[in-house]
Parts: sequence; structure tokens; C-alpha cells
Amino acid sequence: MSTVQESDQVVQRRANLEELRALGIDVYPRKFDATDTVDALVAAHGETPGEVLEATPIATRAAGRILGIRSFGKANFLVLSDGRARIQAYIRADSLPEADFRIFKLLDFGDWVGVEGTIFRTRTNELTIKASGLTFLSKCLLPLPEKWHGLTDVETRYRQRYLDLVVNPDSRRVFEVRSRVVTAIREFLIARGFLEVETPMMQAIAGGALARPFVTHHNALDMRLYMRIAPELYLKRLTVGGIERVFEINRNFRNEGISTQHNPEFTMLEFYQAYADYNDLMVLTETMFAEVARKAAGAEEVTFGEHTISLRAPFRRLPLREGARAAASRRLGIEVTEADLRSRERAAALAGQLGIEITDAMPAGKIASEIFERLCEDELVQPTFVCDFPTDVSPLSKQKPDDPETVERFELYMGGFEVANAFSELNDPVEQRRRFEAQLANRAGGDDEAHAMDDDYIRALEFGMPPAAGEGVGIDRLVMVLSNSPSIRDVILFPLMRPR
RNA sequence: GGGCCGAUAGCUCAAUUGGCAGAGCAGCAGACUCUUAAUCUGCGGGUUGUAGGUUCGAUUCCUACUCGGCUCACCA
Repeated sequence: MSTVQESDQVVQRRANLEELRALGIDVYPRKFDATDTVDALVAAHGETPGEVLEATPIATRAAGRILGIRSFGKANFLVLSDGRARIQAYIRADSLPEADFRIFKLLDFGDWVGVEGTIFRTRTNELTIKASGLTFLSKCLLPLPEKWHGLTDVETRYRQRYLDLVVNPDSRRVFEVRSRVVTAIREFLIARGFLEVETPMMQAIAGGALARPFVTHHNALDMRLYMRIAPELYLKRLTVGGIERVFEINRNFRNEGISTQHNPEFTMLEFYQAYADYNDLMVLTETMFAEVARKAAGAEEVTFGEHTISLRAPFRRLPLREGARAAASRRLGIEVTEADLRSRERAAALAGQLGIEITDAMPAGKIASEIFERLCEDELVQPTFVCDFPTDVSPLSKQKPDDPETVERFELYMGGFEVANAFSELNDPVEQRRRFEAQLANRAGGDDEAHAMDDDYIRALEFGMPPAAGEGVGIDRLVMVLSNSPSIRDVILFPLMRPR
């Protein structure tokens, strides 16, 4: 947004500002010494009866943005917001200095002020600061959205998030949930001996996931760099280095479509635990999610759209081929077997019958997972560990000891989308090299999201990586579920938008 | 990228068959010493997303474009 045309309202607000200046007031003062936040006042005295407040008057100094002015000549009310809570201030001409009352007369909806006074309850039992002093703190020169309907235009809410936060308390609530989610995860992992680290965001090889990267360039080194699509290979190098429990919460970047579940930059928790396998991580994840839900949303059951989602452990386990097999059987009215899904030829035929497009380059496992995603994904509302993925869609996972076509991997679905992905980590350098080579073949076959060869990573494995399991958790999506937000843009403060 | 929908005052929304572009809040002037979506009286406020076209006349119909939403495709 560039300059806004000077409407009559803006002219008026500027005039009010100049009039304050003419009174000798510093209209952009340095500071205000508040003794309490509005939120703290409401929390502390929201239930205190009026008689108690009257018997022992409580003095306070609080500041905030004006979100309401009700004027009755000599008796006036201001609604003061600190972004979390609101409290009203009672401004009486004969209760505060004349100069301060003159300030009041020049206030506009949206201005920042500080109020000094004592707390009482009005006849209508409203908790109120009876002002004995009023300090002007900053001017709102542009008219804010309306007090009653707030701001509903989604484009403006995303582009000018600050307006959304000013007038829509629910929006603020979402980002408080988000903050608590991250805090709860940190506490959970640190309490279990995990070390938080930061690994490169700019990488010479964008590995650890199958996705198109953003490309950038380092001038001094004259080298191509990729914004990371995952921290995985660096965190696993750290397990080679002996950091047995490690995690990172940070941004990933993927150069792909935008949707209600995809933003080009998104926040991911990734953690690795040595000596554990994917079964251990399922237990860890259930425990963690239940705790995070309690701490961030206040309960293990949350409302998500028309659903109630329970994050109480344990979560359902559903082997991928079993889910795909059952769904395909239902859809086609025939008995589909797991063996069908393991056969390239029969799986391809099934996909054809189901109307799922496949390419010649797709191996059987890829087709099975396509069938699963198309038929099952939307129905996975309650937390479900989809487990035992085909090997050829999982280049970094360890195979099951008795079934080399299957890896020890799970994805956690809830609310109808994927929230986490984990596996027993492939730590055999020879097998890892073979998997990378298979990926290179896919790339040659036209799959530009296939994993690149990473010799440096192979070398790290050759030094010996302990048995370990690792997991990535999409923080944004988890927050969506825990804050009942239908779009990922609702949980990202400044989602990517085309410039206007 | 495809499909559908949307864009009107600062905000939230109307506008009949194509016929003077309106309301509430916000703003301005005034009244009011406990209101809370305060109330009451009066007043101002518009390049109807952009560019074209059809028409005596376009917010309305048509075309293109911009931005956005949903959705499909895509998406470890």
C-alpha cells in the first residue's frame, strides 16, 4: 500500500494532531511508565467485586490503543486495548487536570494513550480505570476498520496484518496459540535431553526432501545456492557427530504451489533420536502432541471446522498399503490385495480404474502412495499414523528387516492433511548411495523433484551414523488444527502475496 | 495452469428490468455527568478494481487485464 488519499477523516486527524502540538504536547513521546498491562488488570481484577475495589483503591498506570470513545459532555469513556484485553477508562472533566481533558477532546479512534487512575466498577458493573491523568502516546492518522464488524476482507487481513490484529481479537489469539505451540514443543524436547541447533538455510545441495527449491547466488564465492527444503541431512550429520538427541525449529522453503495448506516458506520442527526407531517416535509424538494441545489450546480435544479432534494418545495406526487396498476395494467394489499394490503392472491398472494419472517412470510404491493420497487423505481427520511406506518413495528411510519393499516410516495425518513425517533413518552408506542413484534415475525420467546425489552426506554416513529415528512436524499445520484455522495463511503472520 | 466466485464511502454491506449510487458504523457540528455497537438532532463523504466495448444512458450487459477467495491439478 502506498499513499492513501487524504480523506476528510485524515485531514481531521492531522488537524487534531497539530492542535495537540500547539498545546505544547510532545505528540511522539519516548516512553510511558506503565505499572500494569490492560491484560494483567483484567486478569487480576476481572472478578473483584466493586465494594472491595472501593474499600481498598488500587492505583494503576496502563497504556493502549483507543478502540472506543463514548462521550457525554463532562463524563466520558475510553476503551483501551493492549491487543489482548480491553478495559475502559472513565474520563471526567473534574477528575483530571484541565490540560489532560483538553487532550481527551482531541483524541481519535485508534490513538495510543496512557491512563493513570484507580480501579473501580461502574453502575453497570464494568471494570474501569477512573482517570486522574491522561498521557498522549501516539497518533493514528488513518481511520481504522469499524469497531463492530471488524475487518473481514481476507486480502486486507493478510496484507495489513497489523489492522487484523488491532480489531480482530481472534486473530491475536491464533498467534498466541502458535507461540505456545512452539514453546511447548521446545520444553517437551529439551526436557528429554534434546539439543536445539540451527543448520544451514542456504545449501549447495537442496536435500532431505523431494521438492523444488528456490535458487539464489552467492556473489563472493560465485556459487549457486539453494534455500533449504529440509534440514534433514545436516541434522543427521550431527547424529554422526554424536549429538544423540537433536532438534531444529526453523523455516523451510519450497518453490511450489500456494494453497490453504501450502506457503512457500513454512516452519518445521525436525528432530532425531539415536537408538530409537519409528515405533518409538510414534509413542513420543502422541505424548508430545497431547501435551502441546493441553498447553497451547487448553485441552486434548479441539474443534476443527465441523470436527472435534482428539489428540489423546494413542493415535490410530494405519499401514499405507492396507489403507490404499481397503479404500480401492470399496471404491471399485472388488477385492484388492496388498500384493496387487506391490506389482507395478497391477498397481498401474488399479490406478487406471480409479482415474488416477500415473507416469511410466512411477514405480509400484509411488503408485500405491498416489492411490492412498487420493482415496484416503481427506478422511484422516482424527490423528492417524499412516505407516509402512513403500521403499521407492522414501529414499532416506530404513527398510523393514523382513520386507525390503517397505520402509519403517510413518506420516501423521490429522484434520485431513499431513502434519508429520518420520522414519527409522537409513544409516547404511552403501544402501543410501543406491537409493540416491535410484532417485537420479527418476530425475532422468523427468521427475524434477527427485533427490539429488549428496556425496558429502554419504561420506558422513561412512564415518558411522548411530541407529536413529527422525521426524519432521509442520508447525503451521499443527497450529491450524490447534487454533481451528482453515487456511495456513491464518497462522502465518505475513503469508506470501503478490505485490499490489 | 484450469474452473467457479468476488472487488461499490475509512470499515461492513445494499442498489428492482440497464434509468439521479444508498444504509449502518466511522467523520464533522450540536445536546447530554455511569455509558458500553451509548442515544438524539443536523451535515459532509464515491473516478463503483483497471482498460476498452455495446447503449440515449452501465455498479448492472460484453471483452481483456489486475488482485483476492474457494476448488481441481500440483504438492517429502
